[in-house]
Amino acid sequence: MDVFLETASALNDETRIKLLAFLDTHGALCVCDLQESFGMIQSRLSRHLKILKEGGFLRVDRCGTWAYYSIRSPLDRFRSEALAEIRCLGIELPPLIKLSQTEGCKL
Amino acid sequence: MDVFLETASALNDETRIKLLAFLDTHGALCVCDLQESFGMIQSRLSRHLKILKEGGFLRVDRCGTWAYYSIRSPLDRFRSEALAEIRCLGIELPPLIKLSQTEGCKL
DNA sequence: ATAATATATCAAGATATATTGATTTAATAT
DNA sequence: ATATTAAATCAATATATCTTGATATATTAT
Repeated sequence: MDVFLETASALNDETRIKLLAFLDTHGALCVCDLQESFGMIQSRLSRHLKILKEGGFLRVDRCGTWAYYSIRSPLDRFRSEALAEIRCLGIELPPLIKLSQTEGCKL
Repeated sequence: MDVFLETASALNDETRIKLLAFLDTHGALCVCDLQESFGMIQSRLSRHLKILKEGGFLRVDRCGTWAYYSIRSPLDRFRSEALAEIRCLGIELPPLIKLSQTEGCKL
């Protein structure tokens, strides 16, 4: 019950839906990339990413200082249906501004 | 986007999850039945049922004064996956105390 | 070591959602 | 018409969630 609610409430926020769509489109990105692309401060994105991770949607690959977030694979049925539904929405996404590849760690 | 969020936020409440499981198990019930079974006041249940209806999970059949709520059929893929997930939770449900059949309208 | 960068966490205030009791609407019965 | 019952809505409060700026942790570079 709690686990399901964790997953369900992860879907209950516009920013998080957009983050899922963005990561689904662009693959693994770190917080600084999202920060630039979404124009949101780091702590806000970090918090939302944590909730998406706890909800079972994301995997995190640490690479030194960088944390790369991407859609977890394979997703279970409910989560992948949720993602499919999100794809169908055709959400308008901000342009990707990728800082992480210009310096330091390359995934 | 808004439609999806409406559906997602419908799932973001313990009472509503239980209501879905209860209606899934017992079929069409009206608010007074749920009120007795769940031991919650009518306005609270009415509000949750409205949210579940707006989220696309429920149908309502009016029969005079009574409003019978049941799981909408067919559910689309995301919603039926959500319901399948809820079934898997094996939520402990309160006993069904059905008032609506003892008087007035029979569905 | 110190400095710089990336990320995570915390505490506060702001915002949104849920609950309650009262009121309203609507159908039925007397 | 009046009374009764079922359900929906409203306004106030309680509770939960989000956002922000500050701080903490952790890795890398100098």
